[in-house]
Amino acid sequence: MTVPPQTQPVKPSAADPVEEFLKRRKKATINDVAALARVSKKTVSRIINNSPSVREETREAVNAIIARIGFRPDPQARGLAFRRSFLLGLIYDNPNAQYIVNMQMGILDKVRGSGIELVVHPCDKTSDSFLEEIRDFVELQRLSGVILLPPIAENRQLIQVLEELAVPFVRITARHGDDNSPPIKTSQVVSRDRMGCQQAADHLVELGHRRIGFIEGPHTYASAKERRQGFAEGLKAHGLDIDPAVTAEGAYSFESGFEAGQKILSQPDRPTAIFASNDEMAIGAYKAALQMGLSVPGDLSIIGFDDSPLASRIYPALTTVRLPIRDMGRTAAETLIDQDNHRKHTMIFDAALVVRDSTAPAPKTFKP
Amino acid sequence: MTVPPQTQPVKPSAADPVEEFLKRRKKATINDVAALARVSKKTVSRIINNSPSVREETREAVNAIIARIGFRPDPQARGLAFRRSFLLGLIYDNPNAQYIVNMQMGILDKVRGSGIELVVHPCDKTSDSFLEEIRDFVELQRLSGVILLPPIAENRQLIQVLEELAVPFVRITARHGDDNSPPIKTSQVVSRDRMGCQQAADHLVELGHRRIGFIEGPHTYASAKERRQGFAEGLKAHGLDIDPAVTAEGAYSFESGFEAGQKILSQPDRPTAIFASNDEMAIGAYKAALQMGLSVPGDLSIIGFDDSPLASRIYPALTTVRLPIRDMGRTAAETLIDQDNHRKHTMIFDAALVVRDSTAPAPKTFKP
DNA sequence: CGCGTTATGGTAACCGGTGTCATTAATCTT
DNA sequence: AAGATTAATGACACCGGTTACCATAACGCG
Repeated sequence: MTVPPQTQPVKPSAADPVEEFLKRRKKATINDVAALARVSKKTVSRIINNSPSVREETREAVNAIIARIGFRPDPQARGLAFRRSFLLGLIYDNPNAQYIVNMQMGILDKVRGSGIELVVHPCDKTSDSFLEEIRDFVELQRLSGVILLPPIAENRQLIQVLEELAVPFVRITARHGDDNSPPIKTSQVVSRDRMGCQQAADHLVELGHRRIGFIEGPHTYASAKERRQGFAEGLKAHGLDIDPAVTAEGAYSFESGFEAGQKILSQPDRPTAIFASNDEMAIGAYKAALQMGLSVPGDLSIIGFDDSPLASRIYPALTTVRLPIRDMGRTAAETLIDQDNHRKHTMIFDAALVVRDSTAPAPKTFKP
Repeated sequence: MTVPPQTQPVKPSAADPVEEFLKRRKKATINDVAALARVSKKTVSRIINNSPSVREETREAVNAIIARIGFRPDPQARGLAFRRSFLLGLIYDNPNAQYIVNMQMGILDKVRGSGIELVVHPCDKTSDSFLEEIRDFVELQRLSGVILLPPIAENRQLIQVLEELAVPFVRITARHGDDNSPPIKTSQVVSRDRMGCQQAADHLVELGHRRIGFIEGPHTYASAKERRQGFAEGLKAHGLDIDPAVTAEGAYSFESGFEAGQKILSQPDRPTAIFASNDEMAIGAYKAALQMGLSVPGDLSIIGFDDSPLASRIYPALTTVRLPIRDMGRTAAETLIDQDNHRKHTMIFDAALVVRDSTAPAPKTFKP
């Protein structure tokens, strides 16, 4: 005759309080965690925020509960208490869809799974209330970080507003500090546009081109200045210069590139190559050339900048300069999210020449 | 000897409490408003939320204070109390940058100034945790609305998840209810892709084309089915049919269009025109044609779909079908924000044929 | 063993709004 | 004019977390 063991019998249904809780299928709160773990909510809070003074044992027990009931702290409540949201703002005034989307992808690469979300906020820098709108947006949303895209990333007033608001922000820019102007003391992600343009110039000169047209971007854009300078430096290395006679300013648009191309190609002693400061304008120049009966690259070599989808789809495919936009976006998000001690960073990214089919050796000019 | 008037003299600096407050340069809270207006914060809250039972007089007085001190309710706090945020989520899995950006612009047209912000959330529908991720996102952020873009707007499981979460959402889609399948009972913004394709077929037939190639999209896309059907209907109106011999399926990509073009154009009795289900593939067909020494539109007419930037930039410019993406985005946001009684809406948008230079009368076939 | 320290956990107040319900003022009845 | 009804307002708890501060337990030490 065996006596049942005196150990506590497992009660049939009042079993596990965690199971009980799960049955209710309610979104877990910090109070639930605290109750189930038999600690105070303050302790749970400490654990969520990696506060040091919690016994390892306690931490593990609580984390186990958190995992089991799938607790995730409410960003709104947390944000309210912290006086900041868990949102990153992407502010831009830029018409290039591919650029925007690539940048977003880069940012989202980093943001994903971090509990932070991305709010997009295009703006109109020509509006009177431009600065006020952005101030309101940033202040009201209590953004935990802002990413600024060119061209407004160059806007001094805007930078000042963000500094007043004391919100962490990163600028994406082509300009790596003007040697004259005071250094901009903000975090920035910089692309070496200049380098890419030097390579473009190199490439053309090495193909034998000597008379090279240039379509530059609007002077108000930092990138336009950088690209001009890079192109000039590239030419200079070969003893050449930008020739004003075959240079035209465009607006970074297809139409303006078309017009610039017409102008340049109708010069006496027409150039055998054109470097355009972006792909849109390069494609515009294509159109001008084709309309004039010139073949690309037989009669005219063309190089663009951006490596937009157009570049690889046009026929013949456009030689261009590629910037690692997505990487830059990811890096920008990283400097905001992993803010080690709030330092101001400058991250620099190289450009790369992508040689396709729109560049060929210069046609032999007939010299009698 | 004059006696000072007994009227209350204006005290020099204890003047206006509102002025006092403004001097402190602090972000105003609802408590500040309440104190200055000498009402309870609940009353201020009523006014913010357009609650009816507030005396007009009170309302005006409080609104005056609100305007003077520039009070704007904190979205986090409000969201916490309301148990929903003031964020709209844009969820997509779509590689077309221009499409995304246009949609964003449309949504932002509406959202701007409404106190609502847009959170972008691309996703990977091939991931195992795809649905879980979206559920977490929507639930945790307590979104006040979700906009779904194709192709995931067609995903039944996803729709079910959103319905379980009881979050208002709108689907953007090309399918206007399949006559066989049960009607989808959600709000939707629908484009008449079919109509656009009919017009494309019309246009080609009227130009004298009889043998017309067709590059269709992936069968898994609702838009691909719609476009095929529209094209077929368009042909049928002229007594023609889609000819499987000169039809190929592509992946909506440039490369797939190129391959499809090669295949179709290498058929005996080559077609004099090709209709591609999107611009990317149409441009791929361009490339195939040009490589084979065919001229567009001299030897071959081509029509695309989407009116992407490529369409107008390529040479010769591509005839294509335009969808009012931005308007659709705005409308989607409207149905979420102006939710009159939570009705399920279906908004329909027309497509329009944009005739450019890639279509011309069919070359006279030599008939001996 | 008593004391001061240091770890840890608990309590209350707060972040900035909202809901519920009671209370007061205004208006309508008869 | 008193009582009933309705409109306008306020008191207070609460949304789901946080910090500030206090209480307790554990520990080292003379």
